[in-house]
Amino acid sequence: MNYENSPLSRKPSAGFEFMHCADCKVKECSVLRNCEKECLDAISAAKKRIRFVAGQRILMEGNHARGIYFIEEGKIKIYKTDNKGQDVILRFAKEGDIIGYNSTEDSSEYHVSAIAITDTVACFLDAETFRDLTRHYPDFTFELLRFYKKQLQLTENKTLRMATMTVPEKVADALLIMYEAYGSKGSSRTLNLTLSRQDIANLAGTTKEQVSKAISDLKSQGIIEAKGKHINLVDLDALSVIAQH
Amino acid sequence: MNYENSPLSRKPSAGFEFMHCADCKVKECSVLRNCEKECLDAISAAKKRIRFVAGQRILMEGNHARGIYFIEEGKIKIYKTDNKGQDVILRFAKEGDIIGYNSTEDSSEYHVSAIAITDTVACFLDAETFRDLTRHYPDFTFELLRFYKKQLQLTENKTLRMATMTVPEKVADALLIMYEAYGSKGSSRTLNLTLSRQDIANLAGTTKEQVSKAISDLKSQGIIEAKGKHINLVDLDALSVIAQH
DNA sequence: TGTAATTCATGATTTGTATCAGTTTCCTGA
DNA sequence: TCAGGAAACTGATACAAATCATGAATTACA
Repeated sequence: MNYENSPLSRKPSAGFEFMHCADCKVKECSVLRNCEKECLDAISAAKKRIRFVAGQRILMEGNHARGIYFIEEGKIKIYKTDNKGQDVILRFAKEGDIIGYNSTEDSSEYHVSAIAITDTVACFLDAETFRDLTRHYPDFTFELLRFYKKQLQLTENKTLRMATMTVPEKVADALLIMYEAYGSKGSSRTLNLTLSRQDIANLAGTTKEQVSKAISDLKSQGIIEAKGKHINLVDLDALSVIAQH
Repeated sequence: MNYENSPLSRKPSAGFEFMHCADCKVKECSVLRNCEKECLDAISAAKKRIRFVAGQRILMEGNHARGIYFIEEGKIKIYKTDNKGQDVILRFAKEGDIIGYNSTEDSSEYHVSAIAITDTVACFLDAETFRDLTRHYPDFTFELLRFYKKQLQLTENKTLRMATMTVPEKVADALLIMYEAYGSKGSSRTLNLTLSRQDIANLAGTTKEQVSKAISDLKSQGIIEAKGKHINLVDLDALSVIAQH
């Protein structure tokens, strides 16, 4: 998977048809679910529907924040990079989520990076329109507030975990995060999300070697099954016990 | 300093007079700064002004979230506790800040704990009133949105630092956080905030021994001066260089 | 002011984790 | 089907950090 495709290659696909937000299949699981009709109209009029291929960059930390994206379909990793170039995955996004929302006013820069893990469809809304909407449509703003609140809680939990967990605990936790974010294939509990060991390491806040080691250990305990990137969480409870130390 | 005073000892001081939010000295540096007059009236009518003594608990993680506090005066530490009982300080609050704001709707529990470091004056607003206000006063809600956004950014940064920094870097960072939160005494750069080594360790995400060691090292390099809890940041730039690795 | 109780500093030890190197496995494309 | 390259695994080593133990310093309190 090539994560370094040029953003310039991003463009609306030919014949990619318009859809009104009111008819969008993910409206009900998004911040738009209680949105005023006028507000939906305004978004529908201003948005641009865009495709991203797997591995393509959607947001770049530090770049000018042109606006936000409503995700219609796809799996996306949201991460930050430290001064030494090390990445930490903060969270994942999927259909119904919004990304780039944290950079539309006080600062004109994105504070996180985002890369499509799978092919993705998203609707882009420019920052100015977004800001205007949050000033004029209380129901929309209120839903946004709830969304932020949720993100803040999750991020606070992540801070705590990064600060206090051991590496094996963090890896177990990372697997559970992958499970919670995108689920598993049917009853087998084989994760729908396949990441490289390096990506899992960035999610857990450790190194790829330690991830290999931790996964081997979990395998030998019979808690998970793993062949390459395909991981089956056999014993969810045991995994939770480890992750909650 | 006794951090375990019973919450039961909390009560409004006798003769602690009412003040309308419009006249509050910290209104302009709070989320109320652009608030509609009606909204201010509603808050003024519903709020209760309360004193906390140094060391007294204000919020307890997991407890029923009765409402939020507007801080009028004082220094407060906001932290979370993991399953092993280890605390991590997430941030500090002071005049103009709000605390307990993250738990007023989807969940009825506080997700963080808060303890007054110094004597504190705060205004309590019950969760129901708070929620109603965010539904009916767009300017208030919009300011709240900005506040959440800011907190989320800061917390994301903290996650990154916890995941990637070495212990000496985290301690240097912790000292800078203490400086940014509450400043220093005049030109001497002696921190206004005095914390135990254990508290600094909880802020940095390490142990009190490592904090002692890191502080000794910084002292011998001439970057800081420290006698007990009084720490003077002699060379801020050098400290920043370490903290930004 | 003196004594007890904390807190702090410091060195020794042990544990945990990152780094490095070598090998194997897996995956992809010819 | 095979070859080449990338990713994953594994063990060795070195480094970093937590833990433990002790004495010094500071603070609280009588």
